[in-house]
Amino acid sequence: MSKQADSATSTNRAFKKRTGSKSDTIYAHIFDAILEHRLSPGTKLSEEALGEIFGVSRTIIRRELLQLAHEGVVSIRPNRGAMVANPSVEEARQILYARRLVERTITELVVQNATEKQLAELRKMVVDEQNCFTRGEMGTGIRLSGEFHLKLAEVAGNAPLTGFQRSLVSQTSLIIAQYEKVTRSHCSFDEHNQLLDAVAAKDTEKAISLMMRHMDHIDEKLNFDDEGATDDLHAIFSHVRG
Amino acid sequence: MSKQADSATSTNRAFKKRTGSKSDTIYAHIFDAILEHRLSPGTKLSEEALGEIFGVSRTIIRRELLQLAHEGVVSIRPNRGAMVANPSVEEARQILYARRLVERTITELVVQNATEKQLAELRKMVVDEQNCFTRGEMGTGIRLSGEFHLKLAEVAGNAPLTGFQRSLVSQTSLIIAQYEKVTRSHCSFDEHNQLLDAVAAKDTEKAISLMMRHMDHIDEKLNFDDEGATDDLHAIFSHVRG
DNA sequence: TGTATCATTTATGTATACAATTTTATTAAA
DNA sequence: TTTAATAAAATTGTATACATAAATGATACA
Repeated sequence: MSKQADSATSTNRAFKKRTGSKSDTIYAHIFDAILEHRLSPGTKLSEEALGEIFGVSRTIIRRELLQLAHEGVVSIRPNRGAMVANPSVEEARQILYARRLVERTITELVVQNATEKQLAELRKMVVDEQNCFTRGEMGTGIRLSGEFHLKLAEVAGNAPLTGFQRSLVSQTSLIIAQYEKVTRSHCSFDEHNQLLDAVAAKDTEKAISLMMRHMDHIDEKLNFDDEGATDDLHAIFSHVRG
Repeated sequence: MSKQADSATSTNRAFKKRTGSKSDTIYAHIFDAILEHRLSPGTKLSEEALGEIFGVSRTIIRRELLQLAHEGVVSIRPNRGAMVANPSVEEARQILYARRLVERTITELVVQNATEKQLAELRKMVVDEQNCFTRGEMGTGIRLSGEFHLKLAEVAGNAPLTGFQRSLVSQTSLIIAQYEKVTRSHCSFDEHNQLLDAVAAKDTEKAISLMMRHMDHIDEKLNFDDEGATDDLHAIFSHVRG
């Protein structure tokens, strides 16, 4: 409703001055860093350190961290500060389940509502994404992949749903950072293009089917057997006291 | 994820000390006041006034207002403070649409997952709700009606979805406050009981059908023809420079 | 050497002071 | 009386100071 989280970094940015003041950039900077996997799940986010980095007081940092916590990408524990969220296996499952529901609905709405202009924008986003991956800029590519899904939500035209999707996409990125199997590269842009073909053809069934397969592929990239990158000591030593 | 919004007021409360400090109660107090329609859409929420009322500094009030804004029940405009949100007709439509989607999914999951104990709790909630309405405590009744739907989401067992549902239910309450037709009483508890019957019988189709009818009835109570209680001057005088 | 207790340091939680902006009131002119 | 310009008041935005709790390090003791 109020705060958006468009990218604030590198590739293809527009550099247009936003109405929002500095705090917007702070939010976006941290947000992007998490989505590009430059900040790992579990990393401590010190208020004072961030304040120095961005040249503002803790007051501002505190507010931004709260926003990020709302979004689900940051976790705040009372008296112990904030850190990049590290969703548990169960949380990850629920997030991915919810995302399937939302993506299904969004796909349906996109087929109904997408204009030519919007389709063109979506095509362009896929190109940008592909360029990143071929250039080896994995982090930015991952973020752009997420922004593609967010753009779909916008095209669907339901603001509450878009907000929810933003949260789900962000958290999916965190889940990938934490549970991704080694030696697997993201080639989602190909699937993104196929999806847009189905959308352009107004083929709802096919579009949904492709989107669900896309979700399957995300699942397949994950390994929920071990408790993720950020070592969960409780899980690791769960056998100790029987 | 972190902050819940269980009732903090009157009927059937438990008075159990929560772990959270005073700020939890502040959030809940404002939240409940809005959901019980004691605070009307558009009402200014002054930081200083609220600070005095709750005996805390603006720092705390600010944080709570931000939380409420994220929930969608409060609207914050830069340099101009916070007010109870007054969703436009279009926003209302989108919220109700999103809610249908979520309620459908939740209903499906509830039929699958609900335990006997949970069903009993749900039954009890409907009794409480009914008692309120027969006693003439409309505000509390409206809130409990919302909490019933929230409880369903909890039973469904998907945390992200529950969070989204909380936001949608709250905003629905606001929409009703703003667009409800005159002289129509809420008798949702009856439909709630029928829904629970279908859930108990594990009849997914019927449960969903009942839930969708329930949503229809909410729609029918609303009048989107005029722009709601809080006067929208732009809409009223749209013909002037037209 | 290992453990427990206490002191120190560090970080977060809240209140307050001041700056910037908006709103309201006042005054002057048409 | 209405409008415009200006001054005053009130409200929000941000930084900082202090209070409180957690994490760390030091010391005493077994």
